[in-house]
Amino acid sequence: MVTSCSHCPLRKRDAFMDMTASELEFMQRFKIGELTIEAGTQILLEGTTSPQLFTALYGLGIRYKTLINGQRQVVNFVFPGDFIGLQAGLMREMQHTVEAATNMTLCVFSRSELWSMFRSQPDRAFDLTWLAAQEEHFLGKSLATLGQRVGIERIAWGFLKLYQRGERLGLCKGGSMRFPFTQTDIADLLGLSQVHTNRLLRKLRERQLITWKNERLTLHDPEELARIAQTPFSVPEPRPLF
Amino acid sequence: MVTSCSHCPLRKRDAFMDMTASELEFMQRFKIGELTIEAGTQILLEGTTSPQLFTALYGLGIRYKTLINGQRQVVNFVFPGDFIGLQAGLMREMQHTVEAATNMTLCVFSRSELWSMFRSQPDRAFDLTWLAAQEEHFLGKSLATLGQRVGIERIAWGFLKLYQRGERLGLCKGGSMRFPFTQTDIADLLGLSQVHTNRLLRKLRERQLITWKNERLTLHDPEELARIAQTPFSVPEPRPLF
DNA sequence: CGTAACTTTGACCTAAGTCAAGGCGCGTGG
DNA sequence: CCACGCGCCTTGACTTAGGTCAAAGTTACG
Repeated sequence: MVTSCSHCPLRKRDAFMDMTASELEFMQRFKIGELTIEAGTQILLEGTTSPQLFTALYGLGIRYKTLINGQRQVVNFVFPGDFIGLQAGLMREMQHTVEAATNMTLCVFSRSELWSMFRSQPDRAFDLTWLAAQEEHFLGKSLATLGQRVGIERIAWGFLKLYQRGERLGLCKGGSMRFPFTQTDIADLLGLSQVHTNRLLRKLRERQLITWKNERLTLHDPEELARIAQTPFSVPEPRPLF
Repeated sequence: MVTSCSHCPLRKRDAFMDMTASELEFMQRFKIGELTIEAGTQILLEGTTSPQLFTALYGLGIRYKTLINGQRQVVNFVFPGDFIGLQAGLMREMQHTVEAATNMTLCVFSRSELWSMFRSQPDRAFDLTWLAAQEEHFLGKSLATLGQRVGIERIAWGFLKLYQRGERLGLCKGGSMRFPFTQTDIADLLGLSQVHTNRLLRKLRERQLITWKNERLTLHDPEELARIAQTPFSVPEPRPLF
C-alpha cells in the first residue's frame, strides 16, 4: 500500500518547508512507488546508474565511496527526507554507494520524469538545486573537519552534526537517538582508524559527554561537544523536502 | 568593453558543451557586466551574500573556508569557466571565500535573475544543477583523499587533478601549466602542514615526477602520479558552461 | 638595500596507525 | 541447550607519519 504524498508523514514536520498544492500534485505524479528494504542492503551502487530515484521515508542509511585498494570513505549518513540518487539522475552514474543501516522505506521516483520536472516545475527544480548546494556545503564542512581538526575534535564534530540532524527531524527522545552504526563507520567517516576511534570514544565517555550502547547514542552536553569541535552550536534551518 | 556571450572565448573550447541559440541569447541578457580584479583580491566572502554571481573568464582563484581558530581549509581552485556564487545565489550566504590567485576577469550575472532562469530556461537550470552535483562529486573525492590517503598519495592526487583540469581547458603547454599557488595553499588543500608538504614535494622532485618553480608546474609522469595516488588516470568529460 | 613573503632544512615530539590478542553478545545449527 | 562462529568492541605494545618549533636561505619588490 503506497502512501499518497498528501498524507506524507514527513512533510508535516517543521524541518521541511511547506509545499504548494501544485507542487504536491506534481510530486504525487512523480512518485511511482514505495520500496521497503532490509538493513544492510545496498540501495544504489557506485559506478552504476538507476532508473529510479528515492527519498528516504523511514530508517537510516550510509553513503560511502570505495577506493581501489578497498578503503572506504563514508561521505554522509542518510536520514528521513534525504534525496537519494541526484547524481544518478543528473549525471552518468552514481559516485558513491548508498546502503541501508536499518530497515528502510523509500519513496520511488522515475528518473525519466526528472527532466520534465525542470520544464514544468521550476520551483521544484529550484529546490532540487538548493539541495545539491546544501550537500556541497556540508561536504565542504566535512572536508575542513578531516583536513584541519585532530581526532577528538573530529569525533565531537561528527556526533554533534549527526545528533543535530536527528533532533531537527524529531528523532531524538530525551537527548538520545537511534544509532545503528558501528565504530568502523565512524572511523571511516572521520578518517581515523577503528582502534583510535575506540580510544577517543573512551575519552568522551570518561568525560561524561556521551553514552553509546545498544544502538542508541546520547549526548549529555552538546555545548561542550561543540566547544571541543571548535564549531558554533546551531540548529539547521528548514529545507525543502523532495 | 564587455565581451558579448556570442564571442565568449571559453564557449568554443571542447571542455564545454555546446549552447543553443536561445540559451546563448538568454545568457547575453543574464550577463550584466565584466569584472577585472587583481591577484590577492577577495571575490566573495564567507558568511556574506552578494547581488552578483560570476563565471571565471580568465585567471585562477582559490576557494577556502576559515575555521574559528583561524585555520584554513582550501576547498578547491577556481579555473576559467567555473561558476562562482552558487551558494550566494541559492542559499542565504556564501559558505566559503573565493579569492583571486592571479589577476582575473569575471563575467558578472545578476542574482535576482537566477529565479527567472528557472522559470524560463529549464535547460540552463538543469545545467546549473548538474554543476552543483558535479561539485558535490568532486568534494566527495577530496573527502576520500583527506580521509584515506597518506601524505605522498594526497600530493600526487592533488597535482594530478589540478593538472587534468588545466589540461582539459587547454591551459597546459608541453606538460606544464601556470601555477600561482604556494606550498601553504597545497598544504591547506590536502590537510598537511606546510613543512611536511615541502618535504613530500622534495620526494616527488627527487623521483623526477614534478618540477615546480617560477609559478609553473610540470608533471613529468602523470601515470606514475596516478599510480602513487591510487586513482585511475582519466580525463574529465565535457561539461556545461555557465 | 631592506623588508616581506615564501621555501628549505634540522631537531624533536606526539597523535595516530598497526598488529595482535582477548572479550562479549548473538544467532545458528547440531 | 550448548557450542561454535562471527561481528564488533576493547586494550596493550610498539611503530611511524606527520606536526611543531626554530633558524637560515631565497626571491621578489619597492
